[in-house]
Parts: sequence; C-alpha cells; structure tokens
Amino acid sequence: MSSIKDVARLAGTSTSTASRVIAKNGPVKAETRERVLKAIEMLDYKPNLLASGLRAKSGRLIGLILPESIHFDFGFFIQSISGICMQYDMGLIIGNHHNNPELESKLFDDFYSRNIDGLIISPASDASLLGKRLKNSLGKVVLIDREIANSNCSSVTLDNYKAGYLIGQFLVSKGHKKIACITGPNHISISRDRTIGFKDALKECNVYFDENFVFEGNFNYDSSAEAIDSFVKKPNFKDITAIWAENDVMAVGALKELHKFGISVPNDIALAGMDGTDISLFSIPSITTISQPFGEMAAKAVELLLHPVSNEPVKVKFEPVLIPRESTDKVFQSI
Amino acid sequence: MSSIKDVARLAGTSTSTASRVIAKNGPVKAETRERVLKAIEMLDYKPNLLASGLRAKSGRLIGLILPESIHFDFGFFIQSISGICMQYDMGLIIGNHHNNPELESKLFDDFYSRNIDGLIISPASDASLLGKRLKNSLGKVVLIDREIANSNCSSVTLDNYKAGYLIGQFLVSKGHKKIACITGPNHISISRDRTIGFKDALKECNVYFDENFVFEGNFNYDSSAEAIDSFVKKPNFKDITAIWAENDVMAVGALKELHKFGISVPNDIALAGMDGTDISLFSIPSITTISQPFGEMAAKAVELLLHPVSNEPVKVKFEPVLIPRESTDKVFQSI
DNA sequence: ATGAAAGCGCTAACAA
DNA sequence: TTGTTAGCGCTTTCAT
Repeated sequence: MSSIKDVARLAGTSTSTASRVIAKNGPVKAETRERVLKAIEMLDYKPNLLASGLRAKSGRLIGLILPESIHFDFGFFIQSISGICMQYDMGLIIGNHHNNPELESKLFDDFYSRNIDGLIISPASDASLLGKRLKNSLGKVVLIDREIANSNCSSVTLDNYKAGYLIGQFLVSKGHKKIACITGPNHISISRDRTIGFKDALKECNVYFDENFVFEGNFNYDSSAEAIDSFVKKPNFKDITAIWAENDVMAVGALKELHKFGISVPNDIALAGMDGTDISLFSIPSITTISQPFGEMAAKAVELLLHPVSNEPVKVKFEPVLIPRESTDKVFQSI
Repeated sequence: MSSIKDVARLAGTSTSTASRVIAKNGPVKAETRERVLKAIEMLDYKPNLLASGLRAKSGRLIGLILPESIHFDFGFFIQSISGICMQYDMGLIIGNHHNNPELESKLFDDFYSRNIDGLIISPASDASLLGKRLKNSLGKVVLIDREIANSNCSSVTLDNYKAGYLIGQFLVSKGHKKIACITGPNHISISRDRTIGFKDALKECNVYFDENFVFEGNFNYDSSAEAIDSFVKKPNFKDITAIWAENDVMAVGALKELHKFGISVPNDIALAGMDGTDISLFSIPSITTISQPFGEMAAKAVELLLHPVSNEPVKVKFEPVLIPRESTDKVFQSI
C-alpha cells in the first residue's frame, strides 16, 4: 500500500501539495496537479481512511445497530441505509444486539471508538442501557423502528398505535365480535403500542376483548404456531372469527398451523398480519396487512443524521396503511 | 472524548504505562495499574480505534460485500458473520453491489482504505472487475456463495451442480417426464451450475429436457410469476407435470401464480424450490427444497479469514441436502 | 503556488 | 517497572 508520501516523492512535490490535489481544496498549478495525478495513477494510491479519519475526527462511517439482520424489515433497513451511505461516500458498520442490552452497549462503544459520524439504532428494549451514552452523543443518534422512553434523540418510527387501531376497526367492520391476537414481545414498545391501539379500537366499537385469546409471540414463525395450538385447545375457541398477528411472519405461521387443524382462512376464520412484506402478498390466501414504508423510514433516518434541521430532536412518525386482502374477505354476520 | 493522554495525566503516569495497562501486555506494578484503571473509569475512557488501527495497520474490521441484504440467505450471512465478528472483537462493515461490478470495486477500495483485516465477498457476476485487486490482497479475501472463475482466493460455496442433480433425480424418481425450470440469472455461476446439474440428472435418466420450458428468472417473486405466465401460454404446457424453481422465493411465487390459474400443487403439478428457507416450510403446501447450511458457510468463511491453515487458497464446498415435502407428494404414473 | 512542521491518538522500541 | 520518543498516514496552519 503506497502512502501520500510515495505519491509526493514520485511527483516531486511535498505531501501537502499532493494532499491539496487529492482533497481538491487549496491552490495547485495545473501542471503540478497533473504530475500528482499521474503519480496517484501509477501507484494505484488509495488514501488511508484511518489516518484521515483520525485527523478529521470523522471516520466517514455510519453505525447501524439492529436487533437482528434476518427479518425482512431489518434486511430492508440495511439495504436502504447502505445504499444511501454509499451515495454520501460513507461506510456502514453494523451489529446485532439480539435484544440483549449488554451487547447493545458493547456495540455502541465499539462504534464510537471508530469515530462514527452518526448512529442509527433500533434499541434492545425498554431495558436498554443506552441512557447516559445517548445524552453524551448529542445529535448523532437516530432511533429507528423502536423508541426509547423519554430519550431526547431524534427518531423515525411507525405510528404503531394507529396501526393496531386501524386493523381493529377494520376487523370489526367485517362483522367480527371475537378476535384473537398474537402480539410481539411485551418488552418492546412497538408491540405494546400495537396491542393498545387494537384494544382501543375494539372498545370504541363495543366489541369485547377476551384476554384469554392474547398470546405473546416473538415475531417468528414458531411462536405463532404455538399461539394457534394454545387457542385451539380453549373451550370457547369456536366463537373466535378472526385473528390478528402483529407481524406478517407470525400471520403466515398462524395460517399454516390453522391449516393443519383443517381450519380454513378466510372461510372459517379471518386472519390479518402487519408489515406489508412480500410473504403476506404471496401467501395463499393473500393476507390482509398494514404496510410500513421501510425504505422511506430508512432514508429519513439517514437524512436526520446527515442533515439535521435543528439541534432539537425530531420525532418522525410514519402513517400505517391498511391493505385489505383475501384473508379477511368473508363478512361475518352477527348471530 | 478523553484520550490516553488524559488517562495518563490523571493517573500520574506516562502514556506508555497507561497503554500497557490497557493492552494488558508489558509489566506494570499492581498499584500503578489500579491508578490507571481508576482514571479510565473516571474519564469513561474508550480507546480510539482509528488511532490504534493506523498504528497496527489493522482496523479490527471485517468487510462483507453482498449483492443485496434483503433476501433471507444474505440476511442470514450478515447475522452469522456479525455474531462471529463480535466474538473476535471485530467490527463488520458491509455494502451491497446489486450485481454491479462498478459498485463492487468502489466498495472494495473503500474497505481496503479502512485497513480491514479481511474481506468476505459474494461477487457481482462473472464480469466482476475484482481480478487484479484480488491478486494484490493475498489471503485476506474469502468468496462466499459465489465463485469467481480462476480466482486464487479461498471460497465457501454450495455444490450447486449437485443440488441441481439431486432435485432432477428426485423429480424423475417421482415419475415426472416433462419438467419445467425457472432458473436464476445466467450471469451468475451458481444459477448455471444448478441448471447444468439438473439437466445432467435428467439426461442420465433418459428424460428429455425441453428448452422451451426454461425461464431465466432473477431469484425474486415477480420473475417466477412471469415464468408461469409464459409457460401456461405454451401449447404443450399440459404435458408438464413438475416445475423446479432455483430458489424458494421463486417457488413460492410460482405456487401463487399457479394457484391463480387454478392449477393445484401437488395434484396437478409438482413444485420444488431451493435454499431450505422458512418460507418453503411454511408455505401451503410445504415446498420440497434443497437446504443450504447458511450458518455453517458463514462460520467457515470467517474461520478461513481469521485462521488460515495455509497460504494456499482453500476451496470449501458444502453438500446440498434434499428435503422432500408436500409439494411433490403425488407420484405421477407414466402414461 | 508550494513546503516545512505539527499533531490527531496510539503503540513499541529503546533507554533508564 | 517506568518514561522518552518516534512514527503510523493524513491534513492544515504558517511561512516562504
């Protein structure tokens, strides 16, 4: 690896002149510039980002901390953010905390040791240990997808309460009076918000919400299969005419498990998911869902980081959109 | 941000002593160590990785370049590799090239400018411009998932030829004589290998392979819907009794499109995918597939990078495993 | 328009 | 056991 010194030597200039050519700032005679450029070419010189980052106190690096990387939504975040970072000539360093606050803190510290220019994070849970760390890193953190209670960071989230509310209202409008719910983990605020919105919608419509038919899932396939198993065993399961799973993955898992029991969607029971991911569209039947604008959310997060409009934290909430599909096509008549 | 100087000053030692305490190498009197540790604690000191990286010519960083981040398999790679990196106290910097060789080269150069300790890459295509770059970076690159023709890098791949062969053999064993195929992009060697293996299996079993029923997809849902549309239009579609899609996503897309045409799987037509991802398991019917050990592949790639056994490139090929499921359950009798 | 020199924060060879 | 010092590669004053 050749350094700027090598370039300068070959071009017969000082390192400062070479640096000026590379950074395209200070004045350089056209002829000198040519010599430097040729030297760069010949040596296949690439500036060392650690050195320039050390000087500039900027690693030209964005950190991204997510719970996992496998799920579609997180993959979408990674891909969108990575693309935008590239446009800005920024690197993207990532880590998964698996909802473990210790790992989360470790990643946070490691990233800051690298002079990151900003951090986008979907925090571990309400037990996140990031509190004091976030205070110190003013304006360089944007929360995505999940919020931290009374953090003073900017954040980009979906209005999860409204999402739950919308789906609740929708199912009631289809005539459902007994609705089961497979929630996300209770320690994550987005799950709680979705559930509260959902309950509020039912309450407003005077539909009784049976706590016996709430199952706390973990956003994965398996947990929704468990949920269905537990529901089916209950004596008054026959009254249930609709199920809402708080993400599409669990909805697909529920569909499969219902199928095993010979229960047909939407004829015997209606089913809805959430996220608006492809699996809900390509499922048979297609599954009613609430779409989240993952790409826009990612873009907004980067924008808030790189072009902050003020010193005050900005809280951006995106609007959920209901997408009715085949899985809720049948209208249930009240008996 | 406090530096090691601040620590040394507060502890009343020199920076080298402080450094020795931090690095846990050189000898330090117990009492001095205590003072330094307390200073570190008080200042909440975190070493600057750009500075140490610059010195050590090692960014404690692994680079990961993938075509995309959204697909399940790539998400799996990211998650596995990220976990292992964390164990080694390494950062993980990632980028997507979207099968564009220019982006790929740009990422490559950027990563190397960061003194990465190793690169794991699933290259863009046969047109990858990485040739000379790879020569220069001896032993620090491992290809994953995709191979580059006569590169002398280590690589971790699936035996894609065998995967195609296995599925071909299996479908023939189920009595199929006319089989359609939805391939991956032809510019990617894994697609070609799968297709060749598949054809070879049919040939060995004396089953005629009709080139009219090959559709070049792109590994996404939509392309398989197009494939089905084009197949259905052909006059002799009625003879087709099985379809192989070269990944699970396309298989699910094909299932959906067949369903639209009122064609039932497996009763009217058998269907198989590839990758062994959850969507093929949770699909209704579950889809016969070939599993890839994504986690093991990722682990192997990091291992080859961090603990190379020799200077020679090592080529690791994992064995595909056939997973028969409902989508191929019906045995077709030759007429 | 150009160069000399200092310094970002860290480590390691050498001296004491 | 501890400290001094040089230098990783870069940028940026400050002279010239």
